[in-house]
Amino acid sequence: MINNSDKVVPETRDLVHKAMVKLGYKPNRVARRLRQKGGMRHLLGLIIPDIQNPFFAELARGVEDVAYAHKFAVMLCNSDENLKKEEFYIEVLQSESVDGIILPPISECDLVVLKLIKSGLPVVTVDRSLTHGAMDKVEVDNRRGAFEAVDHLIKLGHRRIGLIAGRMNVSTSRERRLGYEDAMMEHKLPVQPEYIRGGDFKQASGRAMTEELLELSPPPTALFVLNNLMTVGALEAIHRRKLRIPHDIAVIGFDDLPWAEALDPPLTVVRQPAYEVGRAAAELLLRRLENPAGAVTHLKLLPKLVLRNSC
Amino acid sequence: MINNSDKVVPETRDLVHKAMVKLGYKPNRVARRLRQKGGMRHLLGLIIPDIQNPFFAELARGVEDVAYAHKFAVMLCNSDENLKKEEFYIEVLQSESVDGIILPPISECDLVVLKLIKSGLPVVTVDRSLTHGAMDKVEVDNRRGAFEAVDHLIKLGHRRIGLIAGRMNVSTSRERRLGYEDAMMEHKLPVQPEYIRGGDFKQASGRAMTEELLELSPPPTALFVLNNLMTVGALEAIHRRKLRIPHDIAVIGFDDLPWAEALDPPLTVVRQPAYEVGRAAAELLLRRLENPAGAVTHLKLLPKLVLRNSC
DNA sequence: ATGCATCTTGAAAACGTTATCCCACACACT
DNA sequence: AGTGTGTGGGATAACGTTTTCAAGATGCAT
Repeated sequence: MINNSDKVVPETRDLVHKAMVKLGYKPNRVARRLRQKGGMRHLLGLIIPDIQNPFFAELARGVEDVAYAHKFAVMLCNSDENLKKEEFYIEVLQSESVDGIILPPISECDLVVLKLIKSGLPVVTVDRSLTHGAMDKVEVDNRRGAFEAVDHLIKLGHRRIGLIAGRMNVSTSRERRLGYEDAMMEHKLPVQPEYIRGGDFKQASGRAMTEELLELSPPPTALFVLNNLMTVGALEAIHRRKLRIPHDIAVIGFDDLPWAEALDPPLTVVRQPAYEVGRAAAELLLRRLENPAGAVTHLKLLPKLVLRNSC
Repeated sequence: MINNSDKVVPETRDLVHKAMVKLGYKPNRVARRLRQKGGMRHLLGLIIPDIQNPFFAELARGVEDVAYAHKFAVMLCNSDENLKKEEFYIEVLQSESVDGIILPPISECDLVVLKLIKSGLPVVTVDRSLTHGAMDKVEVDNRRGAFEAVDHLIKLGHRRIGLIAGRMNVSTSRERRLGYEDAMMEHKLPVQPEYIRGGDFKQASGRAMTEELLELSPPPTALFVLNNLMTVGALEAIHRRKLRIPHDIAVIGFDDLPWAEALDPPLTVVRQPAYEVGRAAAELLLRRLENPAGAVTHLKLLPKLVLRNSC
């Protein structure tokens, strides 16, 4: 009876509605979720590696804004790239009867997420994707973004381009590396493994790997860093050696940063539409709730090379 | 029976526990929360202005880590400093039967929060505080932090120190300004209103107000910016004018930033222990749940002046 | 051996909703 | 006029726990 749209004459509906407002009646969301079967329990789960990563913070805002607009609440969880934590939070979210879960899988064959999908709960993967399994997903064209960045560096005359990658069992990292190789091959340049280092997406590894690359002789004349936190680490290493950007070494980072403009020099980056990714994922999930049998949707958004002065 | 500690012989308890594990039984958190009265519903609410602000992101991690350790889930909400949104989310959280709510009030006399406290639900205010009402709170010694920053600038020889403040109905902003005045008075310097601007804590206002200050003649030789996002805006304005830090103008920001070290020059800041604030607040809330009648606790953590090279 | 007290245990109520079922009533058609 | 049909609305079951209550079992003392 409390649900507005039902087989009730409008008059009665308005009467009830008026009484609800008058008495200040607020339905209890817990009781509602307990009883209500699939669909609109007005709660959705979001599991990200770390809310302190500005990329995921922006993505989370996208999700949350859509949720707010539809009177959904969001339960936010940080997995720290830890499978045990991810599994724990998935169990919590299922136990909380969320309508669906948005998450970037920890690896391309994340068994915990695959099990979750098999359970039938609506899932939308964001940013990263799984090799197997059919689910709605929103991703960014990482390969193309990386290609444009490296292509830009090569056109500026760079030949030895250092690459600081992430874990190779993550789809984004692998695709960005492919984009790097695409660009090198396009310009008939050799892909030299010694200029490619694999990190873990964290700031400390960005710094460590940059120092390794700067030890090489000859050192790279340009650096392409595959995520935001590692870029910060790379800048630290470069400043520590008193190198000048872009005079001694050019830098492009993947992921834009709110403070990229405030750096000296302002940092050239491949900007991912993180907010849009979150927004699209939430909208996809809401659509799936309305129509559980609808076609599986894959969305691929385009990143953009933002030219500033670090090249 | 499922609750471990009860008046049951240990043998039976172990037997039941073993069966639970064997069958993979997971209690439904929704049903549990519906029935269970005050105390341990294993859910807590966190309302912050914006998760994209690194200070609040760090604070949120502190809350979440404590929650995770106690098998609590966290429902995170962004108020955008908007009273309507804050009120909506408070209603949602109450309707979700959270055990308690952690939040920084939007202003010093936030009626929405006061009403919430009156309702009896445990509340812990963080960062900012209310002038009236008795509740657990965790704050930072803003006045002292600001004093140390300005004192440092004066000792370096600065006399015209620009202050970029936030909204004056927020306790943190007011206290930091008092710290600024304390330091000026301590050194017998006049507090000149034209060097003090009030913004809204956002990046754009930091840039705009910095430009205003730089227009003055004589312009300030140093700038003290009262939060992280406005500091980023200030740096943008300074770079746009091709001024050199610290040669042309010195800068100290309130709030540390993960990338402060990577800036050129590295930024001197007043570091707030944001993670600790979140952690302490969550622990305070959990203690309150165990002992609802316990004494109200006020915690004041110390910020730290982190000297880098921007002064 | 019986009575009282304590401890266990199983059954049933409660939490606040939504889903389901069924009856009554009105309308239309035969 | 009788019967079929559709629809509104009220009563009741159900969701999965915890809490409460009562009864049964055990133990100790008289």
